[in-house]
Amino acid sequence: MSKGKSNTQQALSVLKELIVDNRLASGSNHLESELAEMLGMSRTPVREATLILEAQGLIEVKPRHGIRILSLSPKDMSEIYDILTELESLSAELAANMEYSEADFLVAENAIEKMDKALAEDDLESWAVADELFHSELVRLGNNGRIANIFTMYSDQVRRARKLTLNLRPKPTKSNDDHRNVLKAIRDGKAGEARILHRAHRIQAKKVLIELLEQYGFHNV
Amino acid sequence: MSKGKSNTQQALSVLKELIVDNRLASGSNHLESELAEMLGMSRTPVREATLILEAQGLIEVKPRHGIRILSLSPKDMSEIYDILTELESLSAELAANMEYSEADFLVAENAIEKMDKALAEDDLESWAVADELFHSELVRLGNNGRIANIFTMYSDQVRRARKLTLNLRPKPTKSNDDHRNVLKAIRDGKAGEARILHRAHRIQAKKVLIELLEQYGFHNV
DNA sequence: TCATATATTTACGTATACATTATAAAATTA
DNA sequence: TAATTTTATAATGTATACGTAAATATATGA
Repeated sequence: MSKGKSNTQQALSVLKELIVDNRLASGSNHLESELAEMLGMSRTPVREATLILEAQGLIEVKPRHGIRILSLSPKDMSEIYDILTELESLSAELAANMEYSEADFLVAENAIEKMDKALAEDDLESWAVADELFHSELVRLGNNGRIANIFTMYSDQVRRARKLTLNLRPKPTKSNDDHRNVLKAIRDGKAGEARILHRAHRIQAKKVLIELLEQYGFHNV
Repeated sequence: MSKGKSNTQQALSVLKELIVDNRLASGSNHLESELAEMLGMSRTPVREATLILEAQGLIEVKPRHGIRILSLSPKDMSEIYDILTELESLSAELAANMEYSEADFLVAENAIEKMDKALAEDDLESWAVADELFHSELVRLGNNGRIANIFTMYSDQVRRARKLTLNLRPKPTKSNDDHRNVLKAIRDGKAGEARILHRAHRIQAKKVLIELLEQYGFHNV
């Protein structure tokens, strides 16, 4: 019964999944022993996983009040979106300055197509998945591993809120065009343009999200 | 003999200090038990500290080869400086849009004065400390806690390399003026200008550092 | 009744014991 | 001798035991 993955790694990925899916509700508190029993392992690997999750900003370890799943206020979302805006826009700029072949854009191209298809079928879930894939490809093309790490970290945190507002907002028809334009600018080596285009896209996305959160009274997601 | 701090926290700060001061040389490998003995505690808290340090990107835990202190190549430095450039520039912009009183700028003002003084006395060590203080104040004024976290994280990583090149480069006389101008733009609420000024400052700093590292053959700091 | 002091409980922090597995060493064979 | 298998070693991953300190409950006194 070898799993290849250590219990700590398992605890890490399972807990992250539970948090992102909101099955461990944001704002809730949990004891080490409780989580250990839930995961069928001893406290040790659970404890190690929670330390890592804390370093990544998903939870807060408060000595005798349990492990608290951090909730995100509009201010938190604003902070995260501001960071992603800057770092993704920089990635677009960097990507445009690299020497890529057509093959390197396959995944991004594919992601846009998936977004088109999902939108035509009114499948917003799939659209969101493809959208995140495009953004992550953009970051990958930027070729800055640390930006990729930061992106992953905050994407995990933001997914909850995105899911929540997915069906409340107007259909994101413009997004697909935005992405296409950014990708074209990158292909053409127009670094400044790629940066500006993506930045505008991101700023708009932030605006929509924050307004929705406040409009619907989601003060802590 | 209560210290108030847990052993894990102690291990964390001591190890970080040892790494930043290069007393645990970059590129070197260390066993959990070795570090535990060095710190006078059991493996458990050391292990927990290393997991956190790994999440923060200072070390790499390779199962049976020990804990490896990560070294920074020029590419790594470039990645980090690019990120800091974007996030600090954004912080300058955000700060300019906040409603601050004079008192809020005291520390930043003070940092600039310290830099002047240090430069006049040819005390580059003190200059570097004051410089980092100014940058961290800038980030604080930006009022985005996550940027502050990222800043702290990478400052820790970069300090080694900065120390190394401190005496190799031309006296940073222009830096102080740059900072003064950025601070003035923030005071005057000129967000765009603050951003642009600081961005230019950062890009120049990156250029100087990377060139020095390559010129002197520091391929892994 | 309320405040304070004391006892109890419980979760955490840490050490330690043990299981697991990767590396190194030794031995075997061609 | 070189390659391969076996054995031994050692470091990690995990469970568990236990002391400590915080939170809660209980008791005491005003």
